[in-house]
Formats: sequence, C-alpha cells, structure tokens
Amino acid sequence: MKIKIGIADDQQLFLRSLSNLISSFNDFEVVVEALNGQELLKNLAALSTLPDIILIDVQMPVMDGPTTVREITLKHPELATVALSMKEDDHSVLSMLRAGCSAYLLKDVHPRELERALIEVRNTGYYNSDISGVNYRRLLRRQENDEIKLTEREKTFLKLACSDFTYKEIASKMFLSEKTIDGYRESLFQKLNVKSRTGMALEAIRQNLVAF
Amino acid sequence: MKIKIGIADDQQLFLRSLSNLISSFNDFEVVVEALNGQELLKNLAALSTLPDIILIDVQMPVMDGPTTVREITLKHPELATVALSMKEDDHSVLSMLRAGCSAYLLKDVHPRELERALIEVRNTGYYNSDISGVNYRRLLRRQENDEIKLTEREKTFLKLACSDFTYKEIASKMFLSEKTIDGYRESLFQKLNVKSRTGMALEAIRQNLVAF
DNA sequence: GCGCTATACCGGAAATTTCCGGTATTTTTT
DNA sequence: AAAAAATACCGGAAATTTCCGGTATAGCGC
Repeated sequence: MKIKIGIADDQQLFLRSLSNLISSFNDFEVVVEALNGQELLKNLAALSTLPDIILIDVQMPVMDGPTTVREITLKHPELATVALSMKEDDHSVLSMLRAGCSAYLLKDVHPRELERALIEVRNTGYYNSDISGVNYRRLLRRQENDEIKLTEREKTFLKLACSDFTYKEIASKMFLSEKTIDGYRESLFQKLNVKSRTGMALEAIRQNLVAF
Repeated sequence: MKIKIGIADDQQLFLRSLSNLISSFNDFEVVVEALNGQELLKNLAALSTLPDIILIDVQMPVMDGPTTVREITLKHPELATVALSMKEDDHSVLSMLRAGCSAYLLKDVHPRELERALIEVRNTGYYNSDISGVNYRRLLRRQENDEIKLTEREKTFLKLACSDFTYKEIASKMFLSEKTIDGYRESLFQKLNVKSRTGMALEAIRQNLVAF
C-alpha cells in the first residue's frame, strides 16, 4: 500500500513538478493537488480515501497555510500536515507549527530529505531536523514571539500605511481624523516593536500582515 | 536527438522537481542543474555538449538572474535563455529581457505551457505570450521605465534606510553628516519617484534594490 | 451591571523628515 | 584638459511623524 500524499501550492509549475517527483519515489502516490487552501478542502471532500500526509505551502492566495492547516486538522485530525515554505522566518514557522503541522520543511531541501521526512512523518507522526534549515530549538526557547493580533481597523490602517501616503491622506481615505490614525499607529508600533513608520511597514511585510 | 535543457534555481526542491518533470516530457533531457548563476557557469564549462535552452531563476544568491544571463550570452551567444520567476513585476521582467532572455515565464504556468514554450523557443528562438501572465505589450509601451542607476553610496544608504533607524543613526553608521545623508535621500526620492522614506523603502524592495 | 476591547477623538510639544537653494572637492569619463 | 558625475557638506524652514497623557462611546461576555 502506497503512502498517499496531498499537495497545496499556489505555484502551478512547482505543484505539478513536485507531484511528479513524489510520484516517482517508491511507495508514494499523489492523490490530490490544489492551488490554494480552499481548493484543497474542496478536493479532499470529493475523495473516497483521504491522503496520509498533506504538504502545504505557507503563503497562498484565497486561503493561506495556517488557516488551511487549522481547517484540515479540525475536519480530519488523523491527517498529518507538513508545512512547505521558502522562508525560514520565525513567524511563518511558528504560525504553521501552532496551527498543527507535523513538520516544517524549506523548499530548498534536497528531494532525498523530503522523502526521508515524509517517511518519518508517516511512521512517527512528526519530523524535526535542524538540518532541514529550521532551528526548532531556538524557536521553542523563546516563545514570547507570539502571534500578533490586530483588529480589523488596524489591519486596514497598516495596509494603507505601507505606501507613500501621509497619515493625513490615510485618515481621509479611512474617513477618520488624523488623531485617530495616530492611535492606530501608536498601537501598531507597540505590537510590532518598532519606532518608525518605515520600520512598521517593513515589519508588516516581513510578518506577512500585508500583501506585497 | 533530444532537446537539452539546463536549469538554475536556488530552491533545491523546485530545481530537482522541475528537472524531473522536464525529463518526463518527450524529446527533452536535462543536462545541467545549478543552485545559482556561478554554479551554472562552472557546470556549463565542464560539459562537452552545451544545452539548447537554459531556464534561469531571476532571484538567486551569489549570482542573480540578469547577471547570469549576460554572462552566458557573452560566452555562448547561441544558447537560448528563458527567465523563470515568481514575480511579474516590471523591473524583473525588463531586466531579464534586457539581459537577453528569449522568454519570460512565471512559475505558476502550467507544465504544458512550459513545454510549449520550450519547443517554441527551440524552433523560433523566442516565446512570448500574454497568457503566460506577462503583458509584454504594456511593458514595451512604456520604456521610460528604465533601469534605475544608483551609486555605491546611494545603495549603501538605501539598505540602511530600509530599517527602523533614523537618518541620524544612519549618518553615524556611514560616518557622514546628516546633511550628506539628506542629499542621498533627496536623490533617491527623485530616482524612485517617491515622497517619503516609507515609500522609498517599499519601492527599493519592490525593485529588488535591497535584499529582503 | 462590570470589565474588556475596539473605536474615535483632542491638545501640545519634541523629534524627525522633507524641501529649498546653495558650495566645494574628488573621481571618472570623454 | 574640460566636462560630468559622485561625494560631502551647510542654513533655514515647513511638513510630517512621533510621543505624552488624556476623554468618550458602543458592543460583548460573564
């Protein structure tokens, strides 16, 4: 019996290539592919036999990695999910692991390591290697790096602040007074731990709080 | 005789998967793989028969896409290069085409289109489709979008400006007066066509003038 | 009802950023 | 050797951003 794999990645070429590659491994078959989280859930629902492991990209349109993982573990707790990402940044890793991933792999791992990881996830339920490029120990050491919760208004403001607009212009776009805007700014500075608007914009992008 | 392909991409998993995929096409074989431009050149030099087409990622460490393309077309003008990128942004596309690429494909094309594109490049010397996600016509229409030339000092300043530092701090890091820094700032605002430091930082990242 | 959070707003001051119009020296290019 | 480009700097002022300590209303859960 082959190990059944699912893959969700928004880059079609990568998705299909990877699918092809995994199918070429011994004892593996890809049973579902999707370009985003929503499509994955829809496709999963149509399957008679669920996959054993699903590889999920962190950044996807429509429904992103963490949300997808949460949805899946909610509906199918027995299904193992593996995060697949280009970025090693703390926030991505943590949000995926917290959402319930069994492993976090970088897209520049060697195919052989991917195979090894998949086998290990299947056997032990998880895979965890500093060699894979992610230093879990360091991450676990400092847990204060908790997810940043923003209110809707703050998110709207933040998106507008990642631009060449002045706060005055942003205020007018949001139909608010400059002073109110100033409140959001201050709150975001706190949450993102920065001292300037430039820092805020860069941090927002780094943490994927705004699309870029 | 199969069409010989070379691939350079810094994401190992993508590189190997894609290589696998292309090898599975009829009439194609991958004869060289590399994780960056430098490695590609080294590997090419060791080959007895050159590939027909080389797929090159835009963003790579050590040696990036445009530089690699220039080097290759210099040494092997008969070799066709195809840019492979995640981003459609004007600057990436232009810099690759200007460097001498025969085609520009996004990583979310369908494998079938990749195959079609490769065949076309082999036959006609180029491939060019708005369907592939890049609107060449729009790009060619406005050529004033020319590459932005920065001096070394400006680059250094720009990198430092993409941060939470104040100009005062940047001045001290560069051992210059704040006024001198102010000169660079003004010059960069002009070149990048922005009105604020935040806009400058974002534009710098968008145009890949600073690593992020 | 009480606490909590989000929302919306204010005055005032200090710090930083931005803009303007300059000068001068060195390096590179033609 | 002259022109052009890059580097380094200055004064002064206006605009924007940042910081501080407030107030007030509305909605939600317990």
